[in-house]
Amino acid sequence: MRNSVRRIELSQLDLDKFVPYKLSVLTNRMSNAIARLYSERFGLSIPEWRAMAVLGQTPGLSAREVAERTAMDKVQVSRAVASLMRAKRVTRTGDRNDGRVTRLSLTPKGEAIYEEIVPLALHLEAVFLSALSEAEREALLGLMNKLSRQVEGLTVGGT
Amino acid sequence: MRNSVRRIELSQLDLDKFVPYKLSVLTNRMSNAIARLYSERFGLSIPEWRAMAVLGQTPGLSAREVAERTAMDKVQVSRAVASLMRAKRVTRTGDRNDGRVTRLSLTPKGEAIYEEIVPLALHLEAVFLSALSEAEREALLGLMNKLSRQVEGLTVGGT
DNA sequence: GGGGGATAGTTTCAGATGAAACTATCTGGG
DNA sequence: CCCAGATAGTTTCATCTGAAACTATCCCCC
Repeated sequence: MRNSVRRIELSQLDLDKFVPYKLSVLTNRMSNAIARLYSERFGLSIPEWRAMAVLGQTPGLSAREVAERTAMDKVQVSRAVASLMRAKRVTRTGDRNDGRVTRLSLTPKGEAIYEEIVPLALHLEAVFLSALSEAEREALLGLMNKLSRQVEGLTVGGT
Repeated sequence: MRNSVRRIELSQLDLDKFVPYKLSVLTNRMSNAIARLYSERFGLSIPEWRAMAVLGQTPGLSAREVAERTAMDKVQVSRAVASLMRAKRVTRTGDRNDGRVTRLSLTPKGEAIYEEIVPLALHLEAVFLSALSEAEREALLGLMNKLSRQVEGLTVGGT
């Protein structure tokens, strides 16, 4: 029986080939490039923009619903909304059935910004994806979905 | 009430289908899962662990070289190294040819931690990737490389 | 061989962020 | 009813982070 020493020249960790690390670097670069679109022009942070993105698509969401759809937590949403309201880009009204809930929507001013940013963001995404063929894009989506399900499965309950 | 009929011509932005956003969520979940490995057990932050990872593989790097290999900036590296030295996990010696440069290495204590974490990290990566077939893993790597090159090309000049 | 500019690394300061505590409201069982 | 616990959202505090300023050393070139 072979020697049960576990220190067989240590399984190598090369950051360049470590998938979570590579993904992280790639993602940060993309996010930063996109963040520049809305931070430079409109002074929006990432959480603010995400909140606007879902409210632009679905007005009247509660803060909790915004949090769910953006994968942010309620504290982030609360801060983003506070800042957006200060800038008069979002309005808040009380829910008539539940005093705890607030209903959020973009103001006309907020909508104008939304409609200006969306095409820019989609364009930048298209530029990124232009490195891939149509088939590759579909493959990418599929792989991301599989990985997401796998990671979610492991993350359940943990926080 | 004159509610907003969303203009059809407006290209739609659905966060659920927006690749940079999806990647971001996926990546954060993976990173957090891995971060738990080393933060809970050893109190390491992500920058600290990244620095240890490259120093474990290549002792004697300068701070700048660590920064290059980990895609961190020199400030992050400086802080991570300071903290690691406080914990006696990394040592620093001056370069004999260039007084500005410091050479960094793991201490035995640091190495012990490194050798404990690496298998855990690789295992977790394997668990993530177990959702994919071998062919899919290769496809993923290829797609990530293509996207990375594309994004780098656009980011040139930026730091 | 001395000064201007580049490079390595650290520090400072101000703003961002996360965890936990807090307020207010709602719901269900006695 | 009313109390215990759940839920929505905010605030606080301590930490983290990024940008810019700073120190120290080196290199180029006149």
